[in-house]
Amino acid sequence: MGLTKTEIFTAEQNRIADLAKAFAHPARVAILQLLAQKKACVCGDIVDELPLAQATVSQHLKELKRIGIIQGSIDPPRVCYCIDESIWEEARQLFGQVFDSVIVEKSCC
Amino acid sequence: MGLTKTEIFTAEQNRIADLAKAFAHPARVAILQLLAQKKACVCGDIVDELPLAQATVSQHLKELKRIGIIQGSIDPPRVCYCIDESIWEEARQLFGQVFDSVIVEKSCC
DNA sequence: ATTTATAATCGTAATATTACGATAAATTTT
DNA sequence: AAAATTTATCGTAATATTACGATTATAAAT
Repeated sequence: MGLTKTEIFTAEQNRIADLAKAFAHPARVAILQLLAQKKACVCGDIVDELPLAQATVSQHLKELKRIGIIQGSIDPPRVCYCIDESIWEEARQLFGQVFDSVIVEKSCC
Repeated sequence: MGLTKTEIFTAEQNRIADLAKAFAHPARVAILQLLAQKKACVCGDIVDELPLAQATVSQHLKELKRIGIIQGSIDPPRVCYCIDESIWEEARQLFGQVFDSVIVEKSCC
């Protein structure tokens, strides 16, 4: 054991968890904020903005790409990253749905 | 090395990351959905709804409590959990802010 | 006082994440 | 062709997470 039993949860629960992981590390939050505000785009510029090694930033970018929330286009020898707006909207919608799902009635505790 | 260098990020970035962790595991998403929809409240009922051991569920509940998004009140020998609506609103607001922060202009990639 | 019921905690194993230096890969520039 | 620039990947170490059985703690009920 030790790994997440993804097979016992719904596809939606797993997707929400995966999208949440994009925001579940402050470095990735910082990267997404830079991309959202178009303050950086080229990988090297992102590295310059963050006090982390180039390899570490690259690893976070890879994880964000795996989730799908960013995409990269090569402009050799540079790589330009940006937010994938369709996935961004998917995340906004899913989280919005979750946040709106609270039933307000006298709570039991 | 190996741990997150929280001290190099802003308080907001760290808070967003921490709140995102509440949703970054499908079991915790499932727990929050149960609580949000008042389908369960007592710890034992949550355990019954999920195919995970009691100890594992208790561990996830502890993490959610640490983040602050749920609170528990004892009703011996039971413990009743519910969503902390003020933290829930904090999360909604912070994520909404992040999602709305994308500047839409011709992207560079 | 003993038993029962419920939940938290302990101990532990397996796996995942975070971080970085070093190296490799790819393409321009010289 | 060689050098320079930029980014990805590899290898590795430290730490964190996930999961569960077993035990402990707590308070009610008997």
